[in-house]
Amino acid sequence: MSANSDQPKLAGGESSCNDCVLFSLCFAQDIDADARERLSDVIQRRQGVQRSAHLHHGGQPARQLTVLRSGSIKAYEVSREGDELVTGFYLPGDVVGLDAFSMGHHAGSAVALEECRLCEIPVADFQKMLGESPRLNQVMLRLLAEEMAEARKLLLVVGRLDARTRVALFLLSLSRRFERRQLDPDLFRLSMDRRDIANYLGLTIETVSRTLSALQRDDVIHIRGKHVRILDREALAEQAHVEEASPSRQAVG
Amino acid sequence: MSANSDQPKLAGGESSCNDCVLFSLCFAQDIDADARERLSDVIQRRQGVQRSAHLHHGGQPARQLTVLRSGSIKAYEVSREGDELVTGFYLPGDVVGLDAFSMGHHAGSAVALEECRLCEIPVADFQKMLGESPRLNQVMLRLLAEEMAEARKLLLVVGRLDARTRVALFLLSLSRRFERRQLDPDLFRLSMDRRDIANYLGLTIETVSRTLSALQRDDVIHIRGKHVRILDREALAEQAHVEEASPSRQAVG
DNA sequence: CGTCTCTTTGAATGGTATCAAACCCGGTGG
DNA sequence: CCACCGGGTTTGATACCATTCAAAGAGACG
Repeated sequence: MSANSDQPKLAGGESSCNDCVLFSLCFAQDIDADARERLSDVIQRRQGVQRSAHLHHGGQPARQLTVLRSGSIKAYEVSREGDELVTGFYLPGDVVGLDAFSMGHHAGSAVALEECRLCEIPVADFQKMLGESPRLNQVMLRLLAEEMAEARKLLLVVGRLDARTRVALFLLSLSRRFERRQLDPDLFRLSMDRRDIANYLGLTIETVSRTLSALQRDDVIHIRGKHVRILDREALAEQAHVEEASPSRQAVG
Repeated sequence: MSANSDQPKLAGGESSCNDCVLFSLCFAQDIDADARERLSDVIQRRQGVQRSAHLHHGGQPARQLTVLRSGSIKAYEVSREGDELVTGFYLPGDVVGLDAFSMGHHAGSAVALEECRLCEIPVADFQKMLGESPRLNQVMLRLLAEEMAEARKLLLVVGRLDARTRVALFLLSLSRRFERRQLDPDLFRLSMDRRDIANYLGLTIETVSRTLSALQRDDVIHIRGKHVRILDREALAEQAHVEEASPSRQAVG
């Protein structure tokens, strides 16, 4: 029932990152072959991480860098007043815990939204590799810069745009991320509940629900509980004030 | 009148970063002595950068990393709709242009809010140093992580908090940053106009003005144009929902 | 099949945006 | 010195969107 946290290395059938089905999504594709070899040696795979299990808590010292293999994860911080503040959602291939690896301790918390499989790289090993591979440093800088750009984008979304635009952007963003992962961009399941969506977008549960209903009423989407179908992608993009046209493959959708 | 962009190296009386009055604020204090020596060799100082002169525009390839020596700078992006989105303000000692140095081109623009003096480090030199000094990499990762934390914090401020809280946080944040720079934390000048403040906080000019007036009416601050005096720091902190107590010297105020 | 949680829907309240006008200040020219 | 601008700022009245409070409906699970 509970996750077995002491799996043998690279359990699960693969012998190295090179064979991983997520290779094309993982940052491992961007580093040197020998660094990847070393990575394969130190990576710990964990599966059966259950829903609502925490990967780490805010303030904790960083123990490992985590790559999500399957499932989804919610990142959040806790304000002084004690309420939760959702900062992002991770999908397979995403690196979880970047907030910590340069400071030594995590800024926020990360919790599984459903059963997950992970790749974990102990910080000690990772720091060692960082000291030896400028290439790996570059990749990390890029990942951080991307995460920052993401945070900036969210900043512009939350607090400046109306509810309908925020929700439309949220759905589109998710859709694009699923697409990059070879999943159906028009039919997917929301692993987070309305409360998390509302929190993430800086809205209330009721407003999110109302907005989703409105989008459904206007035949832009079909939504039933956690299941979403995008009926009119163009209309959705219009709501989000973005053009849905050229399939440019920019960094980090 | 216009800036002389071809200053001799280290003009201005100092022979190296070690002698710089800003040393204690600059990231140069955190790198090895010899890396700092190299830095001193490649740094270009520029002074007389006039108000509303741009350091860089969004989309431009990064030419240099800039450290602000005096004056203040506004960072902003331009949305698809063409309107400006203020993402931050830089004060002396801050590094400007971090958004670019790992991607190669700037995500946003940076413009002087008043006459500025700068230290510029050509990217080519900087990249070379990055490839040679893991320590420097660490420092850069830390700076990026800090900037990300800052962006995250702003995210929580904008769009979740009411106008009064946002403005109070803005004033307190500025105050703390002035304090770190040995300036009076209770009496300072806003180099940005109301429009920039409003944009940064995700509010309208009118709301910012009204809120400042209200804070003045309640004897929390005194404000006259761009000149601010904090009368009741505790009350201001209360408005901002933060405790103003232990002078902990955490990273990046 | 009842209970609990999540979600949806409704009505009223409230905070901020919007529209509009007055004000203040620095600069210019008579 | 003072009248006259023009931009930025302040203040006022109204409208609107999201929140809040409240309750009903839908799903998951024992």
